[in-house]
Amino acid sequence: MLDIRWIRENREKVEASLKNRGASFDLEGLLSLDEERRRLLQEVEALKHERNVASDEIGLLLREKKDTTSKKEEMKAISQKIASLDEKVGEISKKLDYLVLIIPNIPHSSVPLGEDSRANKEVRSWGKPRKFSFKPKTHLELLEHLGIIDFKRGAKVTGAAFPLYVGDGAKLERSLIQFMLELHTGKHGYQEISPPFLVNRESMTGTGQIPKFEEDMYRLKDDDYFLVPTAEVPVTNLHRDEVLEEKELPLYYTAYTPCFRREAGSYGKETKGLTRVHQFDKVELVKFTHPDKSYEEHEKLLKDAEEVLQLLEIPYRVMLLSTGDLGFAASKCYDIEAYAAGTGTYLEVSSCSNFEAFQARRANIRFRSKSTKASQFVHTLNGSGVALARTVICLLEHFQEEDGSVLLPMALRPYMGGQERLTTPPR
RNA sequence: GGAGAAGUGGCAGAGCGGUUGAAUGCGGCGGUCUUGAAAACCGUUGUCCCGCAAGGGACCAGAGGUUCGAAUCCUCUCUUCUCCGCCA
Repeated sequence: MLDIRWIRENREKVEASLKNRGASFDLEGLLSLDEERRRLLQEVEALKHERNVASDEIGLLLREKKDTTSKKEEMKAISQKIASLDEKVGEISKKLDYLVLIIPNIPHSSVPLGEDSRANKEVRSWGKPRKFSFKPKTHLELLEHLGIIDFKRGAKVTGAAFPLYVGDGAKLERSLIQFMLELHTGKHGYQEISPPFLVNRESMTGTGQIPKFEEDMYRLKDDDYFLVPTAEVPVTNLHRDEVLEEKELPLYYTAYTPCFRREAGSYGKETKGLTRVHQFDKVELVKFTHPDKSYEEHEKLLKDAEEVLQLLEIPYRVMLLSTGDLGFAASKCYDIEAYAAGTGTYLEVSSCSNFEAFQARRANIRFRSKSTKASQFVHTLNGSGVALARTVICLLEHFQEEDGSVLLPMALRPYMGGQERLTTPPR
């Protein structure tokens, strides 16, 4: 969320941001509501002052055992007026609060201008797409051959696009999670968190998933809880409504959670296989930083995520998202796209974003500055480190052999109990 | 799930209709003393909103209500603790 005062004073910047993002928003309506709210606030606060003064007087009169009925009558009328004005202010504030929550963040100056993903910029790439001496299979063919994911039974147990991992598939999933967590906690200095997989409305609002994207989230019917769409939500909200010490910053957290996404509106698109599923595993990286350091930390976070793919020896490219493709809450975002050799396409396996104070303001996450002694908002960042389902696709397709077996990258073997290869299980 | 108790400033803990934004202690910050430190002593110390300012408003878990006036009374919700039940 943006600061309403800042919006008031930087109208052109907000307009430019909305235009560059291709977002529609009634800025005019917001500003006039803001003006009306302030006008009413002044009116009602003057009345409240009058009431406070009169109440003190009544207290004094009572102590002197004097009559207070006329004064009380007078104040009764004022109290009624206050109540009706308060109600008006409340209504306007509610509208205003909603509007402020659905304005997207301002893109950073280094973000390329553009309408959509076509304007994204490739920052760098790592590894070379493998040259095959045979026709590589797609992950669907490999999964079928290896028998490590049972989509049919997943659909029976729950519904379409809920993958059910079997045998080596389940083991591979577990090993990847373990491998990533070990890398980030050991080498990169993140603290591991194992958070709840259900979060409340305040948390979802804090990181920006709602109110704007509520229909994309799974919600429980009887309790106002949501299934986490990403570990970003519980981990960022760890410090909601807290004032951190400046010397604690930056804070680094990593967490594994399954991620639940309704993917409403994307039916028919990539619905087969693991590319777009309702539940997938992900190891997430989250940082809380000093505002002066967030862009530096952003680059480091990206490198931490990249290292996962490097150790897994999967070729990838890093894309800097354009204003039109940038997520709602982000100021700047890099996507890591891993190469899927079977189809010759790139799949997004990580999104590394700097939200600046956008989430911190919503979630009220501040730190006390030693020098100024005042509290100010931290900057929050996060990135996938990395998302599993699509990484599994790229891993299988990249390391496949002609006979349909899959060689495992060296880095993963210790986590697979020394296993070197995925093969068709014996019957 | 049932019964009971409680939620007050960074922490501990008073207050239970009217100079209480909130006693007191600890902590924090500044100072005196000291070669330095500790101790002792003195002072100071919440957040948010409106306003150019002067100033004003709000906040005692959260949301409503009663009242001229609510941290204090009433209702609901949430959280914590104790006991019982159930259960990985």
